[in-house]
Amino acid sequence: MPADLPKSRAPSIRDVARLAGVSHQTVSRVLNNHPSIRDSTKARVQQVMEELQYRPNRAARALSRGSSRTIGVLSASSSQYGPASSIAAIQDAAREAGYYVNTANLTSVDPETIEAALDHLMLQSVEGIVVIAPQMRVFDVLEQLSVAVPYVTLQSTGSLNEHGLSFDQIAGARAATRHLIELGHRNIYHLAGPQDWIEAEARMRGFLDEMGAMDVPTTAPILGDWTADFGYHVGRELLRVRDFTAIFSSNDQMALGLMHAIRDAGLNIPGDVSVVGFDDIPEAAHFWPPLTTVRQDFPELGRRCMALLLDDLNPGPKEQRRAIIPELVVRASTGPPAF
Amino acid sequence: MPADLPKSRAPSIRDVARLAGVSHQTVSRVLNNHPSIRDSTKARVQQVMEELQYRPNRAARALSRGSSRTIGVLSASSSQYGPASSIAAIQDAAREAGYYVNTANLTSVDPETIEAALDHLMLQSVEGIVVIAPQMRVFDVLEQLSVAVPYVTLQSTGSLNEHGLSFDQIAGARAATRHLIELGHRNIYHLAGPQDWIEAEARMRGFLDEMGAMDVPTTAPILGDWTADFGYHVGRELLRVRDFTAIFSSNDQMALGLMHAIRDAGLNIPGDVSVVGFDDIPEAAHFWPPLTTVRQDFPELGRRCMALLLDDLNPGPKEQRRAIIPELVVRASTGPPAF
DNA sequence: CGTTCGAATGTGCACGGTCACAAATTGTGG
DNA sequence: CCACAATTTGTGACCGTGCACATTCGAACG
Repeated sequence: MPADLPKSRAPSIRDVARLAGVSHQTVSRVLNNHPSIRDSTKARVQQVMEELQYRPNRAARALSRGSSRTIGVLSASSSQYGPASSIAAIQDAAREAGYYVNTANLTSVDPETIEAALDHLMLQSVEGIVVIAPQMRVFDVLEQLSVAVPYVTLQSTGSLNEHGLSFDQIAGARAATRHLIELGHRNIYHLAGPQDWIEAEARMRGFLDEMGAMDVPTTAPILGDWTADFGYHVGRELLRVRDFTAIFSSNDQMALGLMHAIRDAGLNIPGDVSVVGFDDIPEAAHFWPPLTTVRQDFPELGRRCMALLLDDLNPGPKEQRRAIIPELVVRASTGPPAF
Repeated sequence: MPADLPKSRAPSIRDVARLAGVSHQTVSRVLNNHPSIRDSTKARVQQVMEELQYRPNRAARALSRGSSRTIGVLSASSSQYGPASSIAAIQDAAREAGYYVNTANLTSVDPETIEAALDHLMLQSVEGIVVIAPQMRVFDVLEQLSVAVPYVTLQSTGSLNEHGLSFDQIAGARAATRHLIELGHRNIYHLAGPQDWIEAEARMRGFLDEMGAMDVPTTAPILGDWTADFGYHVGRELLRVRDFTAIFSSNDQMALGLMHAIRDAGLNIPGDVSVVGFDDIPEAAHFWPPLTTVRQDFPELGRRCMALLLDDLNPGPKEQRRAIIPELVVRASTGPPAF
């Protein structure tokens, strides 16, 4: 006998009801764990569901109760280690909370692209949005469009504002800078990230603050684009003058490029130039030399971000938010300056 | 006067219809670009939609036409550069085709986890699945559960099978191996990826095939876990004997770890040991020394994968699929062996 | 001017759940 | 044994959209 010939349609709540000899509403109650259901009835219904391989239809559910249980992720440069790790963590956390995740990538940051991506998300009736493209411009657009759903972002300047999650970027940057100063460096460059990235700005601020606090004269930060290639080219340029003994790079990739350029110029690290990165990507420990850097716990960041959004979605007692303290990981790429 | 006080409900197709003085069906036709609509009517409806800021309800749509226009992505290690790049490309391609993307991460590869992730996707009534966790076991589970939707995977062994997209991993691995042999190496190790990864298996096969074809005696490949840390530890072990002059690593991260270990042992690259990687991640050009490796075009891979799935979803003339030819990028980490 | 036919539009229902409310069943105390 | 409340179950409407079919409109043609 044919075990179960493929029905034309997937079984619905009413099919289950019929076979279990109850009303469709009773089945619905079983689905939603309604308290007042006799155990025997519940068991019977569940058995039929099992037999029929019944799966509730998400669209129908979303339609009738008016909520999609979907959140959107708006992300840029999602192929980089940091964002990618956070996104993965967000997805896991969302799934655990019974939410679905939909992602839209930003290929560029002009308002039209941002708006298109946002539209794409809104069309799915997402209930909340996580922004992992922490560019100022994205927020401007979000404000302007007066997005109807709550949104949060990963990175922040260190202050706990309304939408932001606090990983204290400024403190991390200050720790890295202080490390260099305490080693005795006085001529330190900072290779920052792209101008309108919130994180880049925060790290730059941390650098400048610490330099100021320790009374070390600063030079203007150089604006980069996060890539190792850029770090390499900047390094080559800087080394033509060579009026510094240390560089603090805003991420590990650019630091790698810098080190490449420094070696190419026949100089030693850290003997001639010390380099500090930011992020502590898994490869950083194996660079040559192993890179001193500031560790960010990206997965944890993602989880917290998700928790924050869920707080917004399910009103209730707000969880106490605390800033994550970044940790400086000292390896072999930094040392005292050759005087 | 209040511009638009927040209605209790979002405007529906009937609200638009009423204001435009047409039936709801006409509005629906405008939405779906039905051919027989008078231009004037269409314009009027569109204007009302604009005024009302009308957004079609996705859930209702999915319910009524029985299709969700959503595809699922099942991925492992999605924070790594390769998978992450491909996912991003998939999302872009999907969005362009009017599809939504939902991602589920695999934190481990036991059948329960895989099944749970798959369940999560099926619950969303995805219409197709892209698998970026090309582990054999995942496919076993997919087969067993007799998944009701089409699915494709990124990597493959080089043969164009039903579900697979062909990036010719074997040819890539053979090219890398040949390069080493042609330089004069005869004692070559292969550091492979985890056992049940299809790509790892394909690259290993390419290595073994080429070694066989060129009549070079081979040693058993070492199974790694893709991480730089692992490469480092394997390197330390291998160097205690040092019965080789070259290593072909199955990805760039492990190659980085290997190089770290080799330098730690006081040896030169490529003077004492040559190293080849696989993937050509953006950082590979800045490793020390810059890494010879096999380039994979991950975004292109993602796009093709999506195209393949769309072919399945929208029956029509199948596009001709051609294998992508991998390219060997020779840098400074390989050279002739010191005899 | 009536007939015919295609284009443009309208009508009603189905999709698969949930919600509000009604009804049936069970238990309990006087 | 009945009145009454609490528990359990059933009924029908509704969410917003698309589909099948009916209807109207307008132009062309004999």
